[in-house]
Amino acid sequence: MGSFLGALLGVKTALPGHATLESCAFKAKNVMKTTAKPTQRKRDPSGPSRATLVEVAEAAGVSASTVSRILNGTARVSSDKRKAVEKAIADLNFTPNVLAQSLKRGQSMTIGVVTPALDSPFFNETLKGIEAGLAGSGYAALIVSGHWNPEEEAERVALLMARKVDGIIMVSGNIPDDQIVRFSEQVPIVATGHGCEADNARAIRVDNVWGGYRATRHLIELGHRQIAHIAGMPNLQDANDRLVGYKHALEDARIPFDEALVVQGDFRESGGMLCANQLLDRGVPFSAVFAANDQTAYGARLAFYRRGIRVPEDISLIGFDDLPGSLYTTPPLTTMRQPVYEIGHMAAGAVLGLITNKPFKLEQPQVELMIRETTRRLR
Amino acid sequence: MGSFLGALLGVKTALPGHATLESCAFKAKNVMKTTAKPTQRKRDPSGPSRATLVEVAEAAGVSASTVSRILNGTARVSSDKRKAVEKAIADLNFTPNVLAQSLKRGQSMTIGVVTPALDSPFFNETLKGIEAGLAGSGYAALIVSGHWNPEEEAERVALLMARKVDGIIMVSGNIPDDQIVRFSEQVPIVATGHGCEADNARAIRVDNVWGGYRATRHLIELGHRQIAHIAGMPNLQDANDRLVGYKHALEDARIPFDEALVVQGDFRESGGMLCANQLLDRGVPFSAVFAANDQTAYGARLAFYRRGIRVPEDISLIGFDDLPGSLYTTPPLTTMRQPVYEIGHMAAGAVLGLITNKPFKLEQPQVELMIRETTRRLR
DNA sequence: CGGCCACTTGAAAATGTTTTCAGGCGGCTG
DNA sequence: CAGCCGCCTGAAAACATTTTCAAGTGGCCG
Repeated sequence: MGSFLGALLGVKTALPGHATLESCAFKAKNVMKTTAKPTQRKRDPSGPSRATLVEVAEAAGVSASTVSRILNGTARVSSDKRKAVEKAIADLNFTPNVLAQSLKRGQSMTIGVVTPALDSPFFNETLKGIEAGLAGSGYAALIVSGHWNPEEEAERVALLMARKVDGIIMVSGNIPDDQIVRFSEQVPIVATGHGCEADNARAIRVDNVWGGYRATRHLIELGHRQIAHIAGMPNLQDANDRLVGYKHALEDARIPFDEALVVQGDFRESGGMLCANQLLDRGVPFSAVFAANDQTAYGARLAFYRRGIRVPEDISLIGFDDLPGSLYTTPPLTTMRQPVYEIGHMAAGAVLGLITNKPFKLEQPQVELMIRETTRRLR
Repeated sequence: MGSFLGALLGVKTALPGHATLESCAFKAKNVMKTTAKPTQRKRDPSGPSRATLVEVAEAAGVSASTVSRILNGTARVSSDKRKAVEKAIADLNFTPNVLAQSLKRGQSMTIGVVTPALDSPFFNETLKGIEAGLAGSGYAALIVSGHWNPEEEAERVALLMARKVDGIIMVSGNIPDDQIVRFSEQVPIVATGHGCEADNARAIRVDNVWGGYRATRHLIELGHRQIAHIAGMPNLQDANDRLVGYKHALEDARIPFDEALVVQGDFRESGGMLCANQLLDRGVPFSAVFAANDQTAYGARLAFYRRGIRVPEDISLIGFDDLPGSLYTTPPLTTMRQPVYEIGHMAAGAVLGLITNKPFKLEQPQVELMIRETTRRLR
């Protein structure tokens, strides 16, 4: 690595105008202002760009059908014509117009993905799985956000259908299940975090009740009896299920349920922070917190930090999801792992299977307790 | 909120099979296995779905042209026909086929977005800005990932062009600038984190040199003299620029540059952790670290935590980017803020402007020092 | 009353493919 | 040698729109 680093450090250092902070600040002022020049943009055969199939056919001295056949391998073609066509394709730098193909074939080779938020690490991990699952299939993903809004989600689905997507993946979101089923009459849908099941709809969802149960149980096993819960949004089934699991674990351990130990978060850091403060201000003592998801746990963790409460020394904290970042919080977060990437991957496979009418397997993904460093035995 | 919470807590608690941990685990075994049923999927006029424009025309007793005109407001149509058509549209639940429209009009109403990674909070924030910038324009985003691989990025661009996207936004990535320029002969491109400028290409990039300078300068102003740097990937211009800024700040403060204080990270948490450990193991003392981005800082932070080194008491740490999560680390991270969301928004506006040949403004986004709690004056 | 114009409207061409249909051609069999 | 079959190929229709072109109608003016 020595020489590698050396090369790196060799980056040229001369940079006029960056000699002092002030000059830097000056240089950073809004230069670079630009407007589109009103000159006509060339959309004619400028570069080696757009050639059509019939142009290729003409150049090769064959009919369009033949070119199409060669492109798709639909039928045998004599090798001299094939050669000529291949040459013409290379010469003209031809690429088939996917739009025209889609129109004719009646399929757009596009999968619509609707997620409630583009900027949540949770959904991004799913997206990554979806992309991997779609890789090599020729399908591309049209991704839209519903902004946590059921009506907007429905509207986005309509938009996707107008664009003739061949299938839709709904990543969580709070559109009602029966509406998904209705949509699925038009286009195959697989949804994560939903319970819908129909001819043309599949659902992938983890057992959140069990997850909530297991998380709480972990805390109980460590000797905690006063366990708070920062819940998720009440209209999200996932959040409710986790709460149910929490209550059940308490019940099994003969710990009376205390309403004062549960607060209503929003699955985000800000809500987690707020809720942790509320909890603290209520004065009801507790030694552990089960946060409905990792982002909530991050927020709670900060609230504790601000008040000088140590995690896990003073309070144990467990999250849910196991976001990629949870490995790198200080200390690393104990949490219930959801195989989010795998879920995305499976969803992609399922929607592809639904479209092509091929068999596919859908297994319920398992949540798993990841014991790290934010929980410890009650001393 | 009392009653709201009450309602939340009222979630039904009866859950057969969830009574004990064991039974839960049992129940969680792979049930739910499904395969696509081989029954023919109905793609005929099953639901109230697919109706074509000519069907509408027939139903309304007019010609297709008239329907099209009404749909697009292209020409005046007598009000009785308009009424009839509108009724037919409603009756048949007609939606225009975007594919056919695209083919005819020669534009797909789609913007291609290529990002090096789908799961990085940095790019997601940009994505969110792009989506917001596109909102209401009728354009949708086709998002593909290049997986940090220049060839794959180029291939993805080709894929997008085959799909006739009307414009492309490249979010960072390490495809060479001149290749972007070449691509831009076929379709308008705006790129963030690149320097390309051409007739049909625009670039948006912050002044990373200044940012690196400012970050380092902040540490210097706090009295630090031994300042380490965890760099980014050497083939990324952004990373190099920040390193250059770092060196310059040192120079201005008459602090000799020490090669042993710079290590080569990868813009990710894992790399940051590794590098921090390397730095520590080298035995060269330092009191502050400038990490090339926030994710790197997260990793470094954890490495320090593991060794019992406190931040900021023992070591000051500054990042770059100001990811949404940086507000909620413990303690909140001091960092150079890039207006990532705004950059995405601006990119969307620019590509739209390029496409429609309308003027638009492109201002260089400013990076800004966000002083939070991971840096402090050297005692 | 004839001609001109404005306004609506429909027919048809066009977008770039795929696919069906049919025809030409060569070889083989009876 | 007639007939049949299989192979390769091109013409043309189809996909769902938009847009140009032309034509029809009615009113108005000279």
